[in-house]
Amino acid sequence: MLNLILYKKIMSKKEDIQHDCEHCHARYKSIFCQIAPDEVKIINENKWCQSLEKGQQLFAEGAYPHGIFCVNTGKIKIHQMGDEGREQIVRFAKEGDVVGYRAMLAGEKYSSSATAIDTTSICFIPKNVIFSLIEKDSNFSIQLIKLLSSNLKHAEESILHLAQKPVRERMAESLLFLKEMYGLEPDGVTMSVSLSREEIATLVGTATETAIRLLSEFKSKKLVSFEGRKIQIIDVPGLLKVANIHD
Amino acid sequence: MLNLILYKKIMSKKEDIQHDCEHCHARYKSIFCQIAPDEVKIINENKWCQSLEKGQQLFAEGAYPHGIFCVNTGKIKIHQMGDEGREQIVRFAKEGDVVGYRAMLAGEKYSSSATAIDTTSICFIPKNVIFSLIEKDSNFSIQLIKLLSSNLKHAEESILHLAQKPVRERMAESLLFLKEMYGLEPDGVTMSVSLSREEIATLVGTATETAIRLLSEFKSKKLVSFEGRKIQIIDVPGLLKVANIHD
DNA sequence: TTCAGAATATGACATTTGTCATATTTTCAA
DNA sequence: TTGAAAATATGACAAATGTCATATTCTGAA
Repeated sequence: MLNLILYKKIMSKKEDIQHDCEHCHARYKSIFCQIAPDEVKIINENKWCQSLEKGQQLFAEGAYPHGIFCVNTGKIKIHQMGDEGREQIVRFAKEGDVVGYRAMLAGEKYSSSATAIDTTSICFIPKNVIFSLIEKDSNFSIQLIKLLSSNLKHAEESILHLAQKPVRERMAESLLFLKEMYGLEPDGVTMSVSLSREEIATLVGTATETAIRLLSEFKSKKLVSFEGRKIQIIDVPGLLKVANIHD
Repeated sequence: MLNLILYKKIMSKKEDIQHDCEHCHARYKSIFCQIAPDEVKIINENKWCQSLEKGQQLFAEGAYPHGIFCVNTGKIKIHQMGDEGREQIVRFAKEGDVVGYRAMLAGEKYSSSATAIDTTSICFIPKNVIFSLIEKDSNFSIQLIKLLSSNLKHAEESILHLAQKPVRERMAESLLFLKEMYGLEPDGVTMSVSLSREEIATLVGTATETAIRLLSEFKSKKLVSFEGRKIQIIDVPGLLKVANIHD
């Protein structure tokens, strides 16, 4: 009896709704968009959904993956730990994106951690379900390959920019990237993501103070405006110019 | 008759030997190591082999891929062009590695160029052969997925290091990386790759002068020695220490 | 509410790294 | 061989960026 009460308490606290994959809005945007109805059913029966508060970690560098996570709603950052305990953001994920798949597919430990940067709802799909899907559905394999290819392209672009662009350019670029990635609020100017200055710094690849200074500079140049962590994108052409992006 | 002479002349000039995939030493180390004999036969009948001199380009950023290249022997650098016309090396390939697959699989233009950094022999495998292989052999898909995963892991590690490690550490790390990647000559100390100082600089992500200075510093500290482009790795533990690599 | 700790902001300064100038050496073709 | 161009090397300096110190503001728990 006590256990039942405890169980109910945990359940009500977690409030984890089990979504239905068949009509899932996130699925249509995901690598699972083209799979057969009976495969959807298998996923639906084996998946597990979970809610994350802002700041909660989904998985940590060094742990072993047992499946992949599909983002239903919310925002996730993929980050790695540097030598001096400094975090580096290497990727972001949003609705329909899949996270934690790289390590799982390669049969390795996680090489990065994933943390919610907003209230997030994700679904966990076990390893064996994914591998049997790869075996049965070559189209799904192609989806996975395209996803990895896209991630690799972006990563190599980041390498180029980190190696060659000055911090100011990278900051402008990162702001434009975040705008593209997570979009704007209904007002049409405020960015939907809310990051600390430190997080912005680890995305750009610079010191927190430098990030703060550059944001202040952009504000005084009327490229952006902000109140705390709510950043408004005021002048896109101006930011493109600072970022040294032409075509 | 004239055409035949011309044809022979071109052929003799190119000296491109058509290797036999079945017994190819490079195949065993490649993503094609596990495919069925009849699939090997199909590849063998459709592939095309080509030799490249050091400095010759295999494909260029912006072009459309029609297949993938498998390195038989030799060394290839994958590089991108930065804003100021500065090259950035993002990856290397050697015997058994596959290049030009990212763009082809994603159905995009090449986002980087590939250039031989040594006398190289490669085989070209047409797009349709690869896609039909993905369709038929899920194990091949997994090989491709693992290859992409491995590349992505390395790229994200590069992002971390470019963003957080000072140039000196990255230089030491790059030298150790090149040693691992291409190995040493029979003398057990001289690196098998031969790169210009400028190429080393674009790998490390720094100015050519800075790369030269750091190499001189490493030489005076007896970490390496060199005569022109032939670099000897003298003190691996010392380089690991400079690179700030512990475990 | 209030207070402590965190996050943001800013100045002063040190350090790293890049740039420019200029030798010196090497390479390669005439 | 010889000379021009490219690659390597090195010094002097400038610019970019990071670090440390210190306010100031914000935030959340008692």
